[in-house]
Amino acid sequence: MAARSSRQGVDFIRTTPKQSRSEATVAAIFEASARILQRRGVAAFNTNAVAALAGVSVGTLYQYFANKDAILVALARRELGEALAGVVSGLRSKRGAPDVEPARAAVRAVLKAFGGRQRFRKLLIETLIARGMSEELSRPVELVAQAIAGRLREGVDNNVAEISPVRLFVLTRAVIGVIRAAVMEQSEFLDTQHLEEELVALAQAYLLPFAPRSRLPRVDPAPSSPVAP
Amino acid sequence: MAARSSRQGVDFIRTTPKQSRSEATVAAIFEASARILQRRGVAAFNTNAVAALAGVSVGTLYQYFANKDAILVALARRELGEALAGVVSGLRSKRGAPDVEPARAAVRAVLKAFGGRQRFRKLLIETLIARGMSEELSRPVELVAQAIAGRLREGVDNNVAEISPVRLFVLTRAVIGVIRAAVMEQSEFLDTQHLEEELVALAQAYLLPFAPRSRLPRVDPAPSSPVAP
Amino acid sequence: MAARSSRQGVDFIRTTPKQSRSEATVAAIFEASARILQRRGVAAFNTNAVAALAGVSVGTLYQYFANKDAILVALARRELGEALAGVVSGLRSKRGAPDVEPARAAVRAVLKAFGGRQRFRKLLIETLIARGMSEELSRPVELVAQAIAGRLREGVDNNVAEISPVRLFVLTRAVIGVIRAAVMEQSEFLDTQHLEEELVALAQAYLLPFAPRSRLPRVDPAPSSPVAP
Amino acid sequence: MAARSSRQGVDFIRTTPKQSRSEATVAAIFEASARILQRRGVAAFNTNAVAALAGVSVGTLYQYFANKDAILVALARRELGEALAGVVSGLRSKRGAPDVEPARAAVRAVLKAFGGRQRFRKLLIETLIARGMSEELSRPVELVAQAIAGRLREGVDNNVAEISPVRLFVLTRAVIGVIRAAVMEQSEFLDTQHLEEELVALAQAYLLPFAPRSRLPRVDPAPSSPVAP
DNA sequence: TATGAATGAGTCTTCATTCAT
DNA sequence: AATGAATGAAGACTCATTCAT
Repeated sequence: MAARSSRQGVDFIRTTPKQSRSEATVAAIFEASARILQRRGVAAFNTNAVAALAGVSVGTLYQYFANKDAILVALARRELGEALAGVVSGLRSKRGAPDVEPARAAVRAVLKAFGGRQRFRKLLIETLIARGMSEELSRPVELVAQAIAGRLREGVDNNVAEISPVRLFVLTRAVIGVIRAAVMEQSEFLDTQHLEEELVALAQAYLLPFAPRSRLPRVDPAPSSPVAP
Repeated sequence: MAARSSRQGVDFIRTTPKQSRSEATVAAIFEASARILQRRGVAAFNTNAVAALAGVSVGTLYQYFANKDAILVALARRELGEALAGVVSGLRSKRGAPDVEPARAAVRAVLKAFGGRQRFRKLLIETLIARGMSEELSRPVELVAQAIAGRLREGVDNNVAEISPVRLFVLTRAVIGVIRAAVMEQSEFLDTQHLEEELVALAQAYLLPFAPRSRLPRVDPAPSSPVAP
Repeated sequence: MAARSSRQGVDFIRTTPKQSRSEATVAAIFEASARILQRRGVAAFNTNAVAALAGVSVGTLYQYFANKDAILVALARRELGEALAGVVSGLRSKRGAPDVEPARAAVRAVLKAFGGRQRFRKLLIETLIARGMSEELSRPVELVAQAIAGRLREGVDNNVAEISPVRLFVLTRAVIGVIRAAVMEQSEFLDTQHLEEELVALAQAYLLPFAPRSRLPRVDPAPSSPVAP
Repeated sequence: MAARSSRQGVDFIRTTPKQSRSEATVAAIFEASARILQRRGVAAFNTNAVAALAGVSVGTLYQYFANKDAILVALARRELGEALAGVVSGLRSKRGAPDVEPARAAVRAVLKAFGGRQRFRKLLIETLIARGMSEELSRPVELVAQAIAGRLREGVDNNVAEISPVRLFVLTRAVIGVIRAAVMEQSEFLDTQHLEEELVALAQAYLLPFAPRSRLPRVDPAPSSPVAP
């Protein structure tokens, strides 16, 4: 009998990897998946190949993941989770120059999160999207948005008034959109300091309409307004 | 003999549809493809289904498209081509209030281009991305960027200085990124006037750092500076 | 996803059949292939039919053979390999009447190798040829030629001088050609002692121009020259 | 409805090409077929391709040939017919040294018949064989055999006794077999004078056991045996 | 006669998943 | 828990042939 049938829920992880052996197996599967995606593309990403490269049998693979997509989802959550954590912690950091830091820290965190293994990341995004799991991608973005909203609500950045949902949406998606585009187009700007500058500038310009930005002193005719991000 | 595929170039369109019958056939295939994507999702998008819904045989389908992907690409080009044309023509329009119009016109054009059939569009994007044809998507964006650059270079918008490549990249990808996110997340903001306002604001804020924006009179302490982007 | 074929090397055998079950499977596939070829012809030789007759699923078939052609090649190699081995060992045998034996032994070996299942053999040849794999057929012939050349070079048959490449080519292809023709034309001579006699005569006549042949005593005016082949 | 059905008799040629236009069409189809076989191989030999290259429509092609195989058969008959005619006329020529000429003339005719366009010829052979039309190939050979038999029966070559059916079979298939092998293996000997010499030698040696061959005077230690081939 | 768009049965091949060991 | 051989539905694509124009 054919098997493509039971594409049920995707989250179901069959075994809670507590034992070290299990953990190692799961790690091997993750690593193999990432490598295949990175090196040989989506087309080569199939359970047999993953199992083979991971050095386990397909059977074992299915012991840990309910189906193929579950691997992808788990992979994505791990990757995006890390990125998310970085961004949120970047946002929380109140250390450093208090006026420009938060935006810059957040931008930097996102950029850093998209550091290496770009093909893998690109394909991960692509694959999730293709499987209709794009929500897996937008959820972390939404979480970042919430984090920012929370921060603003707390009045941490006192120059910025309460931000409306639309503006929050625009702000976050704009920044992420630029970075995602850079990744997808394998843009040369990706590892540039320029990109960070511009993203910070974008965020600041959008949030603080009237304030001159410190990062543009050259153009700045009015150094007297010491406005925060 | 059966599916001894080749996956050569994807652009290859086998027959130039000249006769009206041919045109009708191609149109039917397009329509069927769009409908299947819109109604039943990517998984259901297979040549047999398309042919069946289009009311032609698979053979006929393959008379016009070299392979399955070619349909997608053609579809995408048609869709994005229209969108692109709209944006570019929006940019060209110098009528109306010359200071605010261009940005707003462009934004509006892009928003309009993503009007109806969102699931279809979403899946089209997803599918192209999944097939590694994301370049099909980024190319029109790049073209829009070029159009904007050209316009600025011509000094049409005299308040805006020459724009650097990075800034152009950030500007265009930010706007598109927000819209794409809205589509992909099926956001409630998508058909809102708010979104347009905010996107225009974003573009203006980024381009004209020091100018107060007319769209924010409530926050505006200096109604006397009527400078537009 | 479906038949996105590759037609790479044909030799690639996916699994080395170690376990007895595997061996049985492969044997079943071979047997089914031979039977289909023998009974129903090339046109009926398709993977589904083979799998069905072998009592396995197509999937299993593809676990052992990279593609359809690979079955044919493997089949041919097995068949021709046996034939080849027979011929070579026939050549090596120095026992028996030393003067006539080697040629006769070789001829007999080739004839024997083409023993039963002629339709199968014929179609195997046909099919290999049709797939452009005729080299699979000529290689064993060339190997036989080399074996003969080696034997002559060793001076085993001392009445025969060193043989030139052209003559070796002509000799081997003549004998094989006759046998192949007999197979292909389903000739009545095929299982006749006559054919063997004549082939030996042909070889001897060609190799030993001046020697009277023992097999033709009736015409022989000089029974006194006991020359070897 | 699919069409692969009516693979009836193969000989049926629908229109007798009398009119010059028809003749030109048929000629074009032949030429196109040959070219495709020669240049692009069997796999590319399909009715659509042939029609396209011939500059006619498939419909027209089917006006002249009942089905695809019919083209092949007609092609083969034309080619082999020419070859056959050459061989037979070569055999008939009684001019020149009567003792060596016939064999040499026949061999030469066959060799000449396999002159140019070897890939085409090879594929033609292959294809006919693959379609189970190998009889188309053996028939002319049989005809040659008959011609030789007739000639011998007429006592034209008076040194050769009546030839038995087996010997006739062996003789003809040996010669043809060598040449076919040379063609199939794309042998370097094919255009060599050597090959002709050896083939003649083979025939003569086989037919005239005891006669020294004129072509081997160098080896001949006994010029006293004036027996002709 | 010629055209060529349309047909669709037929084949190969893949790969997610299961389950006996 | 692990294994991996086996499964078979699904789907891409070809091409001989027809027939309305």
